[in-house]
Amino acid sequence: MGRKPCCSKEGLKRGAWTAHEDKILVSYIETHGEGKWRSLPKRAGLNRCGKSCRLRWLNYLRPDIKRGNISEEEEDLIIRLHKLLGNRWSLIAGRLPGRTDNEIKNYWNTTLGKRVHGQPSLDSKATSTAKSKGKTLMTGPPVAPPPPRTDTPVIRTKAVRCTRSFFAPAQLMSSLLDNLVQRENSEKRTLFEIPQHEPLNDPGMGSMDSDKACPLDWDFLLQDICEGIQVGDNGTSEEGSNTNLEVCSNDSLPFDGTMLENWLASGCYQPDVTLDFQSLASLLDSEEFWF
DNA sequence: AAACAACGCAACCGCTTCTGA
DNA sequence: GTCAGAAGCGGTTGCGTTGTT
Repeated sequence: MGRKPCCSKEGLKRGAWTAHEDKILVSYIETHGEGKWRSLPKRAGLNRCGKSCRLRWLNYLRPDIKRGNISEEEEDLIIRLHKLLGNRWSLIAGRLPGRTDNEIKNYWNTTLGKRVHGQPSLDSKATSTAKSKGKTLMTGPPVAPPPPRTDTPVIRTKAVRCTRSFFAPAQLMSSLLDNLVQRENSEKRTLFEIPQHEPLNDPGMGSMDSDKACPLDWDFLLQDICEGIQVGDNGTSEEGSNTNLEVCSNDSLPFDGTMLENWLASGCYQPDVTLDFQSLASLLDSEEFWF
């Protein structure tokens, strides 16, 4: 029993991949397909561990990888998705065709994270690098500690499963998005996708394959919202008919559903028509919605 | 020109989740 | 229901490159 030793303990090669190794891996996967990463190195004749092969393929060798600068539209989308999903890099990457989770994670840690928080990030790299190299990053005068975070809550789909909870609006939205992600996984299809009309095309970098970009299944989301918040005549919310959520009374619930109604009435959402993603993002961004 | 610091990114590590027996 | 192996994921590390003094 126990974990199988990783490559470092099996005398396998580590570090940067050579062009020759890349060629072997690509050629093997083109012939035999992806998967069975554990046994792939042996079958392909590579002196690498399966994890390493998988990572190299997914992050670098895959033919559909889009390399090059990240466009402003992509940046904007990453920021929005990060706001909604947190450090769920694979989920975020799933919404950016051709981009890998590793690339987005690196981009966030080196560029976007700093910009979004308006300061050099105290991210893992900065601290760990300083730690590992025994250097200090404080080359200038001491910097004031960062202000308390006022970000919107972040979705944690790995949250502990619960059967009955009291939800504030933010938590409700988190739960709904969790639900979406779970449905994605269970139904093996994409529910949460960039609408086709979203201007993601970037001249010179190829364009998004519109055939692959199916619209977000907003019907599910809106249905969940409406099922989750059924405000009764007595002023209290009733438990959703199809959920295990219990919504707090309006006394402690500033969100009474009228915002959603207004938003729906604005024409942004029309059943059977692709939804205005920006509009929903704005709704979710608004402080009113969360607080 | 040299030394050092900062940055960017590929790769690794270890934990969690999934899947099938 | 349980277990082990495989796969996936996010955090972290290491090193080459670029910028600054």
